[in-house]
Parts: sequence; structure tokens; C-alpha cells
Amino acid sequence: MFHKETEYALRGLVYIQQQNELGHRPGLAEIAREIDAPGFYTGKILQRLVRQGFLTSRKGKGGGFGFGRDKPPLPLRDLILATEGNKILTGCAFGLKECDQDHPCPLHYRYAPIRNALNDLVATATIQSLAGSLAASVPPAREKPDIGSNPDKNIN
Amino acid sequence: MFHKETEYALRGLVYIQQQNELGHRPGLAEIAREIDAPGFYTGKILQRLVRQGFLTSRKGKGGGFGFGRDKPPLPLRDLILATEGNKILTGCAFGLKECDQDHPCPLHYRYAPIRNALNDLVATATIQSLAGSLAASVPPAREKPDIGSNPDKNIN
DNA sequence: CTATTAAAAGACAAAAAGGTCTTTTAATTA
DNA sequence: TAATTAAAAGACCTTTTTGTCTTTTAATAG
Ligand code: FES
Ligand code: FES
Repeated sequence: MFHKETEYALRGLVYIQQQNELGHRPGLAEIAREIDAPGFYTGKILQRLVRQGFLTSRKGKGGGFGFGRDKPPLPLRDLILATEGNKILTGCAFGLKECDQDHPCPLHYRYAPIRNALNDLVATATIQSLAGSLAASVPPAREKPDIGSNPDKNIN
Repeated sequence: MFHKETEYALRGLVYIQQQNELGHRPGLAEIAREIDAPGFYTGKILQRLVRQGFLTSRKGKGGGFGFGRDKPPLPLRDLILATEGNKILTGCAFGLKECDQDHPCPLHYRYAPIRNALNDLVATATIQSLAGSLAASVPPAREKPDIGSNPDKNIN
């Protein structure tokens, strides 16, 4: 689904937020080890996110990464757009230059709802909601059981 | 969403099927031009698909690409698995080594239904169904309007 | 049989994604 | 202030994806 870079960023930020909630500011070595990502590459990615204002860092002893206490929750969408762009969120499944409802490709009417569901997910889920074991990670009490028209094949 | 190679393959095969239905076996130059894809690259892709048995080709004058009349409909799923593998259909959105319901990532319960919907789409839509302007490409008579929980933001 | 046509094969190259490593800068602590 | 710690910066490399081009092979038409 997402690029490796996006995956590392997601896992990294969620880990940082979880540790922050415990009053801990993790450093790069710890983060990379815990999220099972390549150390130097993770460093480069976090660095970029700091420059983009998604999180803060401190150098030297006791340094590490964290979110400011005042920072509003960060929707996954913002992170995704910053790291890999909008192809996955707005692109045409058939590869047309753009997805245009007025000139739909043969997949449009079945693909658009799926893409919309993804957009909704990344707009409403935040790093903070994923960090708390609550909300996003818990089964949503079976109400909309599944989306496909082949319910028997789906696993949740 | 998909790799460029998959997109070109999708558009190419649908075009070939459409032309076949009109009694025409298009050649590479025509195909690449009509689906707006790089010629030589499209050639390489189609060549690979021929080797994998997805379609047939004929060299020389009057040559071109086509499906055998006896060939059963080709689900997009088969094409996708052959060209770019199963990451998009079975991978974890958080980047865990595998998506395991027993050890779900924080995105699992909201992502799995979306991925299931995609699996359903590519399992039921075929090159042939997309080629006919019917079936897949026509709005499905508004019954399951949308998937997300933010209906007002969705466009179909 | 010959000329022509068009796909097959495969070398080659550019661009993007993914990853490693060294040097520099800044902060803390002793 | 000096030693230590940890992030910032950026050079460099590898792999994958995407794309180009030339040569070869096979089919058909005349
Ligand atoms: S036009 Fe292809 S997905 Fe909308
Ligand atoms: S475990 Fe991550 S999507 Fe299932």
C-alpha cells in the first residue's frame, strides 16, 4: 500500500507518541530498533519530518524526538501527503492522468468508493489515536461488517 | 495505487479485448498510441504477458495481439499478481511483516475492510467486463452509496 | 523465393526508492 | 571549559522501476 518511507514514518511517529505519553523522549537508536527499521534511513526520515514541522528534536545528552504538548493531533493524511504525495489518495486506478468523474475509467465506479474509504480513514485516524491502544486499533463493534460484495471471502 | 507497469497492462489488455470484439487484432504501435503509453516499454510488458500465457501474439504482416476465443475471462487479480505481486492485496498498511489478525497493527481493523473491498473488486472485475462498457464501468445503481464514515466528503 | 512487416529478445540507461556511512553541529553534564 | 552524547547534514551507494533502442526471428504477401 504505502511506500517504505511512509511505513517507517507511521511506525516511528506512533512509537514516539506512545513513549511521550509515558514521559519519555526516545532517541533515534531506540526508535529504529523498536519499530524494526534501518537506523540511518529512519534518521533521515525523522530529520525530514522535523524540518517539515511534524515533530521536534533535541540534540545532545537526553536528546531525542517528541511532539510539543500543544500540538494538535496529526492526521495520517498530512503525513502521507508530505512523504509520498497524493497518488494513492486521488489517483486513477486505471492510470488516467487524473480521475475525472465526468470521464470515468472502466474501474471508476467501483474503485472510487474504496479510495474514498481510504481517504476517510487517513483523514480521521491520527498518530495520537493510533498511539493510544484505543480508538482506531479496536474492532469497531461490528456494525458495518465489510465492504466487498463477497462477504464470505473477507477477513477482519 | 498500482505500478505503472500494471496500469499499462490493464489499459493495454482492455484495449486489445475491445478491438478483438470488433474483429481487429491491434499491433503494438497502435496499442501504445491508443492507451497513451511508451511504445517500447509497452512492447516489453505485452511480451512478458504473452510468455505468461495471458494473451497471444502473431508476428509479421497482419500480426498483433489478441485473446484466444476459448479463453475464460481474466480477473484483474491474476494480472496484478503476475505483474506486481501481492503486497497491495495482502500487505499490512503499517508495514508489519505480515497482516496477522491475531496480532493486528493499529490500523488493521479499519484498513482490512478496505483491502477486502479491493480484493473483491479485482477478483470479480475482468479484462472482458471492463472492455464491454457495461458491468464494471456503469454506476451500480446507488445501493451501497459509499464506504467511508464521512459520506459528505465522498465523490463517486 | 524475396521483400516487407511486426513481434521477440535483450542490452542499455535514466529516474526513483531504499539504504549506508562519515562529518558536523548543538546540547548536556561533569 | 572539556568530554560526551545525540541529532543534522549530506555524500555516496544499491536496488527497483521505468523507459529506450538495436538486433533477431518469424510470419505473410507478392
Ligand atoms: S477515472 Fe479512473 S478511478 Fe476515477
Ligand atoms: S496487521 Fe496491519 S493491516 Fe492487518
